[in-house]
Amino acid sequence: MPDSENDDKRKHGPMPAPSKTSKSTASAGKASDSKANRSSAKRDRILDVAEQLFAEHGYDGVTLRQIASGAKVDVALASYHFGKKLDLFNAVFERRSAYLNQARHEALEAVREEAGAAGPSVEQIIEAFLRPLELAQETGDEGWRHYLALVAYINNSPYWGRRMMSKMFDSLVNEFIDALRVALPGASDTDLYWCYHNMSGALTLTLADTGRIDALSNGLCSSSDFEAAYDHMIPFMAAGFRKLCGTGNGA
Amino acid sequence: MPDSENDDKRKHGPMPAPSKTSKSTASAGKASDSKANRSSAKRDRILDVAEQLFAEHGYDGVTLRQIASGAKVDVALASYHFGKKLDLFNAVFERRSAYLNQARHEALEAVREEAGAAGPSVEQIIEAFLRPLELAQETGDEGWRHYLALVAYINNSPYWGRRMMSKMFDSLVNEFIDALRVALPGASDTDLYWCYHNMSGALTLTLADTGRIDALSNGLCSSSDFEAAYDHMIPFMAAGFRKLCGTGNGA
DNA sequence: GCAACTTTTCAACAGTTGTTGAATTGTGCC
DNA sequence: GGCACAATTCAACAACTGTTGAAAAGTTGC
Repeated sequence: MPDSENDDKRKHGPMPAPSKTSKSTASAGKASDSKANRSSAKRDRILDVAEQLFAEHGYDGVTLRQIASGAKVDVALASYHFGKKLDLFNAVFERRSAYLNQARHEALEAVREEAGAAGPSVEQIIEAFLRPLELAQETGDEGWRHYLALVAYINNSPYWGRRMMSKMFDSLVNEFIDALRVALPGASDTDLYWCYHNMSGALTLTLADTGRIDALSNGLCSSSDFEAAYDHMIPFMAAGFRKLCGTGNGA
Repeated sequence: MPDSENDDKRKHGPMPAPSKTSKSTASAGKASDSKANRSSAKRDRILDVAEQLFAEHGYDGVTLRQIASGAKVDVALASYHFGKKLDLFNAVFERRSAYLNQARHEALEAVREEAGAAGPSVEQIIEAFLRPLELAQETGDEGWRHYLALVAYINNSPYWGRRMMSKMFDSLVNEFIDALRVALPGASDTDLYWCYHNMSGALTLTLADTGRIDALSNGLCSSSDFEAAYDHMIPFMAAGFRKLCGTGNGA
């Protein structure tokens, strides 16, 4: 819970790398571009460990020394690379967001193309919203699960939620809501946003991966089985949208 | 993020008051029973302030000095009344849980009686699950909103979620799932639990009251308007349950 | 009024926190 | 090999953390 405003006097390290210009059109590639990138093995390890610990214990529940220890690195190195603790937190949050937004955007474009003039169904839109989140098993990078749990922590936090989520995800979310508005003609915006709120909540709890559903169901359901979660979430949410926003088309 | 086990050597203060025996039948009254109760004005103020701050910033985001300062009380007083910081956290979490469980249980019994032999509909069951949470405006006690935000924080936390929620709410949640199983004949338990998971997630994000839906909808929806949230949540969730768990009866 | 008691404050502790300046190591270049 | 520079460690700082023992203030019963 930091209370100071951000000051711009940068003095020591290389710092977050001046706003990486990645608003290009197509390839937000994930393979690091070898040499030109501002990176090092230890720097990445700090990000990885911070990602995991922040996701599990929150911003204030993690110390820089725990992160440094987990990354097998001196404490000062985190400050050298990222500046303040809050800057490290932001760096972790922003590291994967562009790639994720790109993946979801492309998934929506894909179902748009597939559906043709009729436009995609509610199910197709929701599927495009959720399935890209399975990129943990796709890419084999287990860090994605930690990142998504961190997004869940932030989204559910009264302190971080509004400011951080809006800045990072509002643009993409509005893309999906626009698509849903078309798929559900006659729906009021109020209903549409409340429906999205419901879906976002269910998704958030899924990504948090707390293990509660495991205990509650006596092992019938596993909170870490995202595929099963989405299999159940897609028809569930589609039915909810249709109930509140008229019948809509398709399926 | 405390890492020590609980030790039973109680030495100084009066401590959490020996397990208040309130498993009686009917009246879990909220009016404090004047003299016999282990309470004082300052002790209650500590609980109130801790409730609000823990809900907003999480366990590690709040210091005992912030709580004491907010309650206009010396730091040591929190330790005197509650022992360790973690004991205070638990005391805050447990303070209102019995009353809430009772209110929800009675709401479920009420719709059971109202529905008669046919049994309550999915909508009625979900309504009985949600509406009692509006007791903030009913009782006029604004602390309820903070408490519910704290429950949301805990439920969404990988660290606290499983252990604390299960101990406090599993019994009641299973009552509702049992009722839903009856209202949705033929439903598999797996589907039933995943549906509950979806509803729980949407509810959790609602209770967290982060203000994100306000920003996203440009003010069309207000995250602090629980009544509107439940109005939209009840038909939404009922439709989702029916979609995944067969058609069911009623409405 | 004084004695037993609970409640509250005061003062201090040992340990931990984020941060930083200086020193050391590593790396590529000519 | 030496030079510039980035990466990393070392050592230390002032501030803050939860906790506690002792003292003070408040309350109750007689």
